[in-house]
Amino acid sequence: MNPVHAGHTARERARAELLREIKEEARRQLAVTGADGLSLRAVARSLGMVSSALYRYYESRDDLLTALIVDAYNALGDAATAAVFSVDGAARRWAAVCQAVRAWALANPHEYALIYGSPVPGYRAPEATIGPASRMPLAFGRILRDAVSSGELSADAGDPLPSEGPLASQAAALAGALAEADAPGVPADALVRAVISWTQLFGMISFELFGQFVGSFQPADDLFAHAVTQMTTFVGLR
Amino acid sequence: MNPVHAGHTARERARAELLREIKEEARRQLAVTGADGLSLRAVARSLGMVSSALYRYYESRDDLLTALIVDAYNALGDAATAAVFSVDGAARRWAAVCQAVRAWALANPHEYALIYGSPVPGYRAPEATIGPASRMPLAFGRILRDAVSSGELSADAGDPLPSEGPLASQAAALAGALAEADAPGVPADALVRAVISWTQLFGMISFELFGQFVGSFQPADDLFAHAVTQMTTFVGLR
DNA sequence: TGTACATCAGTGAACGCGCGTTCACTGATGTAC
DNA sequence: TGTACATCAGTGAACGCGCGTTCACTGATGTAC
Repeated sequence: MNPVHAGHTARERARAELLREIKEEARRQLAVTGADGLSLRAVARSLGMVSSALYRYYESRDDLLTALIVDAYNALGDAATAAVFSVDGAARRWAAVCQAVRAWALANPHEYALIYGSPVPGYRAPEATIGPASRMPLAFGRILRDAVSSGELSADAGDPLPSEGPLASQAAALAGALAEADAPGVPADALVRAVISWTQLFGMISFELFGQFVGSFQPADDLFAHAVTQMTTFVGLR
Repeated sequence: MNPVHAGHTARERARAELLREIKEEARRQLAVTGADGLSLRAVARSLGMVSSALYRYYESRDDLLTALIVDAYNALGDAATAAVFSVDGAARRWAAVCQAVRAWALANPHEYALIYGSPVPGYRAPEATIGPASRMPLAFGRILRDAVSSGELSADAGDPLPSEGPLASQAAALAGALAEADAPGVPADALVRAVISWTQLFGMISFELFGQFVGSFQPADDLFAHAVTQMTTFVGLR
């Protein structure tokens, strides 16, 4: 119908549509079966196709899984990136990204489990997942970088970082990776505090989603909000 | 042979032995297949038995899984509890328990994934797991409680906790549960900081084990040690 | 515009596999007299 | 101490299931002349 559409022929349009529908149905099944219960046959059945037909779209089950993983990383990356620019001020941006990450995880618990839960046995993530996987951490990195230039990062928070040793070099390497273009470097100790706070975020979300808070802090909205405040202070953001 | 042994008859001894061997073999298989790839048939095969024979020992696959989960919680609980008494001083005890938890997780990654990874789809943990699951958190709770009586907990660390609202009541309920016997209560804000730090611990261990640090902070020994120091300060322990 | 050929989507049958669980059974171990 | 019976461990066959993947095929869609 529309010649401006990405696929020009009916075939190309149908193909793009089905690639989407297959992933959609597969995502729906993730919720029921978990990542390694995902079955091509079941997906095909739900779409009213025969299982062998799926091989026109994905080379194998692992291929489909990879597509789902990439989509999940990208969706989370989108949410995190959007949150960075949703408010002003380093501390508020940091909090906004934390809230966005949690909101995405609560809305998509099975995709969250797919990328941050226990690894699927026998599945080896291909190179193609690395880029999408790094988008969410980069959103945090961007906040830090900007906070350095704007003076919104205090240098004296927390216990001092040893100035030598493996941790110092690991942190330096990461800081270098962050300093794409001519952005100023983030001090190693702030970077390490940020990483600690970043792991805190995911520990909390995992505990909430995987049921470790049942009977104590569930629902965890307030605990989460409080933790985010504490962690923003801990990182040294203003 | 030995009449003092728990099982008196040859049958009882053989039975106890096999219960152990089945779990042992099942644990070995967890490492390869993951929790929901665990197969009774494969376990039986490795033990040179026929699959139906396992039903003399475990009522079902889920039963065996439950036994493994209970064992894992208990092993972690043992490690954490032992660490509490391995050193003196609240701060050093806290750090010791953190290190013990991580050491156990690194030594038993698949059992860690079993209890702190994504939930096994279709498996509902029975009541029997609750007790063992709470032993590790209780080890941390004990340190807090003792730190209150000995004055090793500062009251003024971190951002203040809202004195009313859901978080305050959740924390109060948890404090009440901790105050078994006539132990003094732990202040709500310290308790919440402890919970935040506890989630940090598991976020970090999960990232390390599940491969999120690959290419940056792996090996994570130094990052971990530093984080523990920071978190001990954050909780307010001396 | 119409026809001949190439491309591709989807079918249906088949291969070979592994799984959890049930059941009637054999034979060894334990118990009571 | 010896015998009769009960208990239990382990066997082997079977049920019914679902899976990923391959392959030769039909028929529809697209392309070149």
